[in-house]
Amino acid sequence: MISSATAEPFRSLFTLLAALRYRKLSDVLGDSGYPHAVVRQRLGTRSRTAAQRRVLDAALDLIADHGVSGTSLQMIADAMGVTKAAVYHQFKTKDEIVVGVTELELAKLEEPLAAARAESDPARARKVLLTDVIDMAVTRRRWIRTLQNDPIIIRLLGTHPPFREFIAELYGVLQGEEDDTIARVTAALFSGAIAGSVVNPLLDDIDDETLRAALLQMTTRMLNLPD
Amino acid sequence: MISSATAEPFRSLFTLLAALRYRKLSDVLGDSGYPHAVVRQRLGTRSRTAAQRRVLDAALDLIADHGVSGTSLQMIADAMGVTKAAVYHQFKTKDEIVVGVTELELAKLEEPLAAARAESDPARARKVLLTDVIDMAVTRRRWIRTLQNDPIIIRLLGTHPPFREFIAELYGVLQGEEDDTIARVTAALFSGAIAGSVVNPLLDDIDDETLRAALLQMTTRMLNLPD
DNA sequence: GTCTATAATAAGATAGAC
DNA sequence: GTCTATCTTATTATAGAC
Repeated sequence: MISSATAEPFRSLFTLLAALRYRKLSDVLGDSGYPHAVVRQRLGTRSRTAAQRRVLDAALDLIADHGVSGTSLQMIADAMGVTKAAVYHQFKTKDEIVVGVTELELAKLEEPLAAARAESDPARARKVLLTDVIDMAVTRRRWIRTLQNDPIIIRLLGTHPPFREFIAELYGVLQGEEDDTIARVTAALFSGAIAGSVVNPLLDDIDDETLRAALLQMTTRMLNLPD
Repeated sequence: MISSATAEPFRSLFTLLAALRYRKLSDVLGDSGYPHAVVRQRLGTRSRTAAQRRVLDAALDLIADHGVSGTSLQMIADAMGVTKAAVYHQFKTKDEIVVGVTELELAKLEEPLAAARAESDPARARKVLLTDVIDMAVTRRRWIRTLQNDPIIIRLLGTHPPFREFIAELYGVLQGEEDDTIARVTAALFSGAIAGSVVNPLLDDIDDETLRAALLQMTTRMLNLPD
């Protein structure tokens, strides 16, 4: 079972985005100038049966509401209309289910990441990826809070190598060369503003398109990217 | 036991700050021009025995790391070096412990709230309170994530009347008169930026004073308050 | 205020039939 | 792929002695 007893310093997707240092990847820099893991397996490529997908869908929904610790296998089975044993036939442990749903979410950024790395201009690449990160934060906003703040998932993002590597790569593209305090505070405010605002019920009645545009405009200015 | 099965639309301290509308309190406006509950009991005034305080201290520490659902009575007892039965002698249920620790944290803003309401100029009152809210977010940063995002606490903040009333009053002072979309997006970005950045490990080595000053400067501008 | 002991229930997980 | 049945452990919670 997943335990958060020995908590990691890294605590979430967006905070990892801000915490992982570009220079830590300098030994795996490609000739494009962007960091990349040499053999990293793309997230979300493993094949899932229909039954497995049903489990992950139900789990995703419940975990978004109750958190990982607050979601039991019984709750997942009930939501699916089957027994616990049927769920265990698809995934050997609860851990695997948690890894599965997290992978499902992170995988949504694999294509945007690849597209950004195809850009020749680094500033343009950051802008492209930033747009997609915001887009995901907005469209998947119900999940962002859990992905960012659930103690079990925080730990998973810091310990599960495929997740660590993916986030490091993502960050490598998003992060510029600046390394001073102002840049760090700006990055922190930026990630906090995105993650915090998309889960804010005050903005529930604002349509996705408007919110996306407002966030992009503000964060673009914060990161000094071209419009 | 606390269940988050029927989740509330309100989801956290800062999002409640942004979500509760000033006009909903118009019927309880005092002559000072600030909203207030007529008979609201101040949080944190109930007396606690030394043993109760030890329980709450241990619970606070564990819940900050593992969340409410991830923290058992056994863990609390172990941290205190006593048995579960000793813990149950101080609090009849786990719920009461969760309410207790949440109250302990919110109570830290009771005095700042009273001080702000003593100001004659509303803009000045907002500035004073904002300063204290940021100060709490910075100094209690380890707790902010749980207070903001734990599913059980989110539910508690929306359902427990003393918490609802306190937050409504707090928000009444912080919120200006503006009611347009821009103001709402700004408020959401503001609360997200504060809450998100103080828990960002990228800023772990920045001392409290510097972080406090940077946050105050930025959020003051966002809210169009006087320096 | 703390203990041992115990209850009732739910958790994660497995075996084997259909 | 799903079921019933079961196991083990952990959970919230209580009773009663010291």
